[in-house]
Amino acid sequence: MKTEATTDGRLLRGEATRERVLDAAERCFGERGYDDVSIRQIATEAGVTLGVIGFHGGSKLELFRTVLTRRVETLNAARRKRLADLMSRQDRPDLRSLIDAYLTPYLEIASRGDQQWRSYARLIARIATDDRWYAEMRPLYDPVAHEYLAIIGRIHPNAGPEKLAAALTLTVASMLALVASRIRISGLSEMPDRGSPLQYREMLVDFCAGGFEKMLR
Amino acid sequence: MKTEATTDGRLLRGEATRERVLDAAERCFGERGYDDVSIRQIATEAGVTLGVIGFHGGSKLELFRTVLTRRVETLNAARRKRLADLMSRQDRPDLRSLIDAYLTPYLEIASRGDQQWRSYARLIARIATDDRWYAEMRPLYDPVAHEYLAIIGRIHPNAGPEKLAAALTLTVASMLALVASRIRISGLSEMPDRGSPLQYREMLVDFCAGGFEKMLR
DNA sequence: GTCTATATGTAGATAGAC
DNA sequence: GTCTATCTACATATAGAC
Repeated sequence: MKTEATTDGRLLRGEATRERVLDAAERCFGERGYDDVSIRQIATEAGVTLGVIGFHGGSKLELFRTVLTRRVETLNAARRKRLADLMSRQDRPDLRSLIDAYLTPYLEIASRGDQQWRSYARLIARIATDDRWYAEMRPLYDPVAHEYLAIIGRIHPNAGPEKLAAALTLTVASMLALVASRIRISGLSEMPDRGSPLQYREMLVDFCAGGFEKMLR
Repeated sequence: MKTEATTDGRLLRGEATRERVLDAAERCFGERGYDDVSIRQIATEAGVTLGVIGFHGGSKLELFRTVLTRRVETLNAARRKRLADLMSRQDRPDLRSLIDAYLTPYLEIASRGDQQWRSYARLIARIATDDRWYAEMRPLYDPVAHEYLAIIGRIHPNAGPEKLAAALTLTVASMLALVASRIRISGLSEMPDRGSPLQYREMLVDFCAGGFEKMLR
């Protein structure tokens, strides 16, 4: 719960265990969702006993919320950086570049070699269809979304807020589908999967940009 | 389990109970997913006792599968009928009409006054992000999808099967978002929700048609 | 900080009375 | 065909030993 440092700055043993617990929970929840995972399974996955989970993670619900929120700011920062880079180069960036800037950070974390970030991306894609969780996430994700929508609104002054919000919602749903439902593409096409969400980036950004343009036209 | 008719053709009491059980299960699963629902809750919702659920629905898993599959053919038939109507009027329908024909039946069942169909639509939107269930649904839904893709492929002969499959997958994800995540549109825009998925039909079809066109261009 | 042991609740499933 | 009673398993949570 509390962070403590030794004299030389290294983390205490307890802090390392806490990380193991959170990482294990992230993997379990990402693969199977909330209800289908028991804290016993998380304990086994983390290589600790049941009591340790309670000590470091609190209740199952608290543990889940911690996992959901601990990586949000990293993702937000990546989206903000890409937007800032874009705006520093041109005052009115084109729609496709804006959408690419919003979508790519998520595709990247979902495609990492590192399994932890992939699990987190999978988890977000999972909870997106469940109001009980996503209601808690919205306040964390919406501010950056609003920053993007403000810029897009400047480029398309005729588009009302409802259409802008709808277009972004459908864009995000498409993005999440590349993590949660990519298997359907290979299933429908009978072609091998490309291996990671990032390899569908061009198609995804084309689809969403085309959708935005047609909706806002 | 077995269907029996009385002399005058009305259903036996047992058959009516079975319907009550399946309807109650559909509502519960649609609102909360598989793992978060107990068969005890389904029994309460159906107004029967626990044993009756087992008698008519089998195990929880069998019950869930029955609920998932019993409405598929109705939806498939609606999609096929709209496609046939379209093809009878013109040999090469435009892309937007094709997408509209594919999406509208689902939007309609998700917007019905009748709660049962709405619950089913919600359930489909829920399981779409979960491979363990959707893998079972794909064989049921894919044949109609292939019929649509064959027509679209004729109109866009340069589009390969992978792009066609990807575009349809993102289209379906967008469609499902209007049932599972519509609240995000009102949340992001600070405007009231329109009340039913069907009222976003124009926006959705525009988005998906624009996405298809840009991807296949 | 970690582990063992256990309290307490609820899950799914079903046997047998009615 | 339906209901009651119950079996067994496993869930979350935590008190207290180490």
